Amino acid sequence: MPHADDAHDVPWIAQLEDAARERMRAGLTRKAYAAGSFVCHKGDRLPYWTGVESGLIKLAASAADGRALSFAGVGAGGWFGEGSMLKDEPRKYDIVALRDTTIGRIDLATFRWLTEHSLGFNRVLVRLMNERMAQFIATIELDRIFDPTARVARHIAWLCNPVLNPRIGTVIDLSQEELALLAGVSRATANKALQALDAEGLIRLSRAGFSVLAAKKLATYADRN
DNA sequence: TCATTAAATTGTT
DNA sequence: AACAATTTAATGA
Repeated sequence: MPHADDAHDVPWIAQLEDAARERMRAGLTRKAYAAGSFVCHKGDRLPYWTGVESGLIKLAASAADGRALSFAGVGAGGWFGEGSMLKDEPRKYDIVALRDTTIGRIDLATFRWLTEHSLGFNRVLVRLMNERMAQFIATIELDRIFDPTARVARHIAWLCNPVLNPRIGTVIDLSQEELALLAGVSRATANKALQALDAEGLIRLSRAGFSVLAAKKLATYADRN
C-alpha cells in the first residue's frame, strides 16, 4: 500500500470508488508553505486542486488602493480552487498561508479524470460547491444585518463548518487582524466583538487565536438578537 | 538555562 | 491611524 499513508488526510477519500481512489492517490502530492507566503498569486495559474492538510490559508484580494480583504479562510480538511480547475483559468484571488501550512495537491490531469469517471468524486464536488455557495450568500446577508459581533460570530462559524473545513478542530490560530479582514470590520471592532463572544462563553480568546466552544450558537448568533 | 532583543499581537484611544 | 502593554521567538552568553 505505497500510497495509503499519503492520502489518509483527504477527508472525502472514502466517497471515491476503488479505481478512483487509486487514481487520486497516484496524483496526490503535497507541499509546505511558511506563514505569510503565497500559495498562488492572483492571475497566476495553479494546475492543482488543493486542500489544507495542516495550517490555515486565506483566499484574498487587494484593491487598487492597497486595501486588503479576505473572502474565505480555509483550514485543515478544506479543499478549494475547483472553480479555476473546472474552467482551466488563472486564479482570481491570492492564496496566502496564514500559518505554516501543508497543502495536498491533485494535478489537473487527475482532477479531470476524476470528474469524468467518478460519480463519487462529482458528489464530493457538488457538496463542496453547494456549501460554499451557501457561505457566500449568507455573507451577503450578513453584510446587511449590520451587527459587527454577529458578523464576527458567523465568520468563525464558517471556519468550523464540517463540510468546508472538516479537520479544523476547535483551536483556530487566526489573529484578530486576519479575522477582521475576513469579517470586513476594523481590527478594533473585531477585538470588541471577540471579547463579547468570549464573555458569552462561545469562544475562548488566546494569543494569536481562539478556541471555539459553541460553534452552533455562533452559526445562529444574529437570530438571538 | 538565562538575559536581551526583536517581532508579533492585543487592547485602547 | 497611532500608542502602549504584553507575549512569543530568536539570539547568544
